[in-house]
Amino acid sequence: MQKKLTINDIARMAQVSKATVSRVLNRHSSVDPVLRERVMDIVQQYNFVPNTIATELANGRTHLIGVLAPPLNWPAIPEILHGVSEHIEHTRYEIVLYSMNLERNHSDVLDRILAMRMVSGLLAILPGELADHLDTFFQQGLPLVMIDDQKEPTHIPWVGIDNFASAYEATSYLLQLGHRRIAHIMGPQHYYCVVQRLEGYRQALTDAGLQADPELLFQGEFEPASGRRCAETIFAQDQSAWPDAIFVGNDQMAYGVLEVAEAQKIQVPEAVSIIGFDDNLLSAHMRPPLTTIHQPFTEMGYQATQLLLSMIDPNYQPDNEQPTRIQLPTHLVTRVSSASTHPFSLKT
Amino acid sequence: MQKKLTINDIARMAQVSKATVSRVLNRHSSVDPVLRERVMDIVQQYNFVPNTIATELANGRTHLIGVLAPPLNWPAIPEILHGVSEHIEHTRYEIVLYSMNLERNHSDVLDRILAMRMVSGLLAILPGELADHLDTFFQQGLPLVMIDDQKEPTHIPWVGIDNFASAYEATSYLLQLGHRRIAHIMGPQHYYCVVQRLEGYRQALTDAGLQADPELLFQGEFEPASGRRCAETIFAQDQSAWPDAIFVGNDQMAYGVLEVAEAQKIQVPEAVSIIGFDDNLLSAHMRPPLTTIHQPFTEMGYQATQLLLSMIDPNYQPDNEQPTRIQLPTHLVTRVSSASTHPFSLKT
DNA sequence: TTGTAAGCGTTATCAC
DNA sequence: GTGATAACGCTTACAA
Repeated sequence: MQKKLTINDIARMAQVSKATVSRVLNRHSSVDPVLRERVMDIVQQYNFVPNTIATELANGRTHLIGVLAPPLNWPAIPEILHGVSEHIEHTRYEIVLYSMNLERNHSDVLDRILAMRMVSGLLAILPGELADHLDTFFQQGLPLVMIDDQKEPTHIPWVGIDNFASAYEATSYLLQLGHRRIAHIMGPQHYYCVVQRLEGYRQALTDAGLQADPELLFQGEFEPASGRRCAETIFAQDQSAWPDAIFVGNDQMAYGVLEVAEAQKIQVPEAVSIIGFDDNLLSAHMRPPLTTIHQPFTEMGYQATQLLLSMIDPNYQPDNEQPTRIQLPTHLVTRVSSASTHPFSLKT
Repeated sequence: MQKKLTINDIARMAQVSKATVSRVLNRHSSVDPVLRERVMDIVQQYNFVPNTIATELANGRTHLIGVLAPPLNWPAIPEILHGVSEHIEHTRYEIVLYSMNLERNHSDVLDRILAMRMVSGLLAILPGELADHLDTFFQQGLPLVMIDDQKEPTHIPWVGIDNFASAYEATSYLLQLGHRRIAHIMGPQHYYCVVQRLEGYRQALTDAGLQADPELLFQGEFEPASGRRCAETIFAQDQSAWPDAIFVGNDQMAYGVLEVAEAQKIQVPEAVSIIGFDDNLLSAHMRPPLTTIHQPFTEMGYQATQLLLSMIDPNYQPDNEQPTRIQLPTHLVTRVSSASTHPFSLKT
């Protein structure tokens, strides 16, 4: 790569000081139009662009934002990232992608990343266990936004959904279809969203005058295998004990349930209705297509980025009274995997 | 964010010069073990990490590699990126993600990116139209690797697959199933891979003693809609004119074909066998599951990164004789959408 | 309005 | 071996 021009070279050629070149480049008002033009001519002629690293060192701040993400082959992550990049490209910021593939990627890695002071803000996608650790950085003033976290709400700015209301909607929908024995396969209970979804499920049952049957509650791990395991447990029972609908805590586990149903020739939705949560890309293509709660992942990425950049803005005033929590609306997507109990009614 | 310690602070506290601190930090051999320890103690006590920006300015090189990618919601992109990050995390490099969402993102954007000198190398995923422009940067010495490009082979280091051989395999497989009237829906012809796939298709027919029928060649655009369009054209003809198998240029178009077949109640694979190309994530979940050629996208990302970093290595010697072209093996994935013409034979 | 010069936090080249 | 000191390329008081 040929040696690059510096601001000094431009200054020499335009016969001005480098301070003037800098002022021209940074659009400072107080500079003679004549000189300005002389400088700009040279700049354009040589297609000069100042060295970012030097600028950032002088300014003490970069135009990079770090994005801490789970492996990209996880569901929903590409969608979120897509939203992030859609916003970023309208700004002068760039994304530094920290993809945490290994389990060992823990706080020490995070420490180094932030100690290097390369990013001026951090977007943490599904931070999980890291949430507590991130908190200490936030306390120290690091602009930070979490997307769809999995912990108790903190004062860290956050973008996500209303898990309680969404689960309530999912369950109500099943009730409305006429189902009464509604099972729930939940995710790991140390996730806040899991607890919220469970609450929403219970509340919907209560409001319908029913009581949540502990026999119909199953523990999964948010992965297809755990969905399979729960489904096998369920369908191993006498058919009289089967639920007539299952609200599965996420789509991945629902895939496992559908797999078991297909293998055991249990008709979905005729024998049992299934509803998931997330609306991952595959869900519309399942056999049968999965009814689920749609999460606006791309929008989450977009809005989280917007929020983060506003926090980085020099004249940003944090609202210490009320933590910033953006809850995006979800919606129910009805597909084939759920149907009314009434055999003659049309599928809604 | 509290003011950070600098190498000067450490030097003062350890009562040495900052040069010594720098030497300790960079593992220079010539430094008294006693001093080394004194410095390291302070460093650890304060969890000191040198400012990356300053280091990079002094060194004249960064530890960032740029990744130029199409929108993340495109098929295969997340898989490639996942491969990239899997390699990157074992190194001291980080990824700067340039996601080109807008059509307008053209050479000028690229110019700025590279003029800023922030990245020490560039990975271009599906560069498409940008390939020519990238070439000029490569000429100027920018370490550059293209993944799965869509242009004539150049001397730019490249990672991809053998499209000719893969198409040959796909077509041969259909022939082997007993099909004789094999149609091909191809992508835009300005892509090199499209031409290669067409050649492979033709060669396989030729080698089987058949001649490619121009009536059975269709022009698509690599997107589901174009697949639908071609399928509608095909099935609008008298049934006697139908092909008994279709080799579709990529999975996305094959999805469109399957859609039309389902809508028109044309049995796949009984009435017509379908084979795609790519093995995108959805392909295994189509109705019916799509037979296709699997491309090792994650591996492509991994190997491209490895190659790029080796090129960035200071003691890298370019081989001007022979351009670096890594061709990764593909393989045929047989699923339900293809079957033997012989009605009584088992599906292979 | 413009130029001079002092940072920004490192690394690297010198002498010592 | 170690410590001054000059880069690295830019921004920004402060002077002029």
